[in-house]
Amino acid sequence: MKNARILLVDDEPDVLDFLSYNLRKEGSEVFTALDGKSAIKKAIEVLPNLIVLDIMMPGMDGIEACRRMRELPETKNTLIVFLTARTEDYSQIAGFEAGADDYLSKPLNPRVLISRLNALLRRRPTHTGAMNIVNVGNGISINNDNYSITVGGEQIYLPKKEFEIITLLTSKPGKVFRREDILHEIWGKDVVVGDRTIDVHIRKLRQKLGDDRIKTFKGIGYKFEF
Amino acid sequence: MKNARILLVDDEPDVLDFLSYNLRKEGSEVFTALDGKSAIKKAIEVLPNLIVLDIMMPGMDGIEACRRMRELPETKNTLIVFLTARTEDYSQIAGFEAGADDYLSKPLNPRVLISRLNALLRRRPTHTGAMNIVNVGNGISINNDNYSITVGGEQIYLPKKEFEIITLLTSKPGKVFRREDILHEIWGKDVVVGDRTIDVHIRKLRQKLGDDRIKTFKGIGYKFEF
DNA sequence: TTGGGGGCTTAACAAATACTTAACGTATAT
DNA sequence: ATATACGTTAAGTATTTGTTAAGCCCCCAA
Repeated sequence: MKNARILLVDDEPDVLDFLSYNLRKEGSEVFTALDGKSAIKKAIEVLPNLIVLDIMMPGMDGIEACRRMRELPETKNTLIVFLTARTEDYSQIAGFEAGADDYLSKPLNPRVLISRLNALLRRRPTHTGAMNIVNVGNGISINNDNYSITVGGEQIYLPKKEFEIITLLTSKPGKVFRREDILHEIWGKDVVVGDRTIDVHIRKLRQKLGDDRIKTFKGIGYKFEF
Repeated sequence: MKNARILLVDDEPDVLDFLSYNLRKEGSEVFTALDGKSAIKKAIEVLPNLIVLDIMMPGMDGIEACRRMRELPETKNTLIVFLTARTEDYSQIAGFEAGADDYLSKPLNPRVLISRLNALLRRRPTHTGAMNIVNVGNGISINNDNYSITVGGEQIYLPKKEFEIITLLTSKPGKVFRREDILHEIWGKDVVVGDRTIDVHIRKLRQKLGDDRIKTFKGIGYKFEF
């Protein structure tokens, strides 16, 4: 839950306060909005990792807001969780069909809320295009905006090539990427770099990340793991 | 929901029938198990996309089964949804901490179930989800993203040639591959290696897989069997 | 213009490891 | 029994990767 950016949307300030308090206590960065329209504006502005959206709101309701956010490139892949006062089957159906990722009903036990949001966030590791900060687990996160990674709290700015390589490798932790695939992905189809170029970049990454993060598979390629 | 492989686990056959019926109607391929232990076996065998797991079961319960499956390479990233008779906060907490992805409570409206599972399956990003794992039966699976095999829960990384050979042999379990065919497949048409080269690789594989998995056919070649 | 710095690549050599071979042992079929 | 094919082991060879330092290129500032 640390580093998560969460946007809360509800028309009751009391609910916002209650949820904000509990989520901030867990280390999340919390933003709020009071109705659907301002939620969309806010979401585009702050690019949250997760949006908690009340269904019943004056003006634009949650369902409609969700539907619209699913159209926008900035929020197309953002996790959206609905919130409602009662568990009604049709509103659940409508919510999921509008593109929701989960559904919570009030009154909320804060521990349940937090566990549930955690489970959602845990499942969403890699870049979905619009998302800026990607947590790849174990204290390592990647910031696509400024070409930096964070390792154990320390932020390290990486040169472009190194950043591209680590982004590729962490896009699927545990997978072995073949050298030739890395060449294609990073340098393009018609490769014109020497044999040792990748190795040098890998070496520099290892110096910055620690030696045990990137593992060599001789004759094949490299993989990233925690 | 089409093409989804779903494993249902519950100790009540009635529940299994009810859920199976509804999920199959949506085009899913459904497998079932009656308790935690057989669920794990089944999961390793069929490698489902999603597992619906009852919490209260005789023998190994759902929480424990989930926890164990999160340890196994075959099921580490599989979606797991818990099912329980009542909504109790701590069992939800325990469930999520065991690595669950969602939580449903009985009695289940089938439309809600389907919407919810759909939401889970839909948001699984292709590049971050499960590994490309092939189960070849009897506790042996091959991870193509990893150049590794799993034998009885233990993950073994193989050198390239060995991995290529075992991949070839397991591509058709039971079939006898002639030596010369193996040579052509792995080394190519015009590469000429000595007579004993294959034997050495086979030996190393046998050391890692167990002696009884690869059988020799004198004068012909080798075959893989369970 | 010139000099410096950072990033990227290359080259040369060292190190690691996968692959192959050779030599000999064992099993099997005719 | 003997020839033939396969098994086993250890040692050799080839290939791949690690490491380091140096060179180049581009951009920016003096």
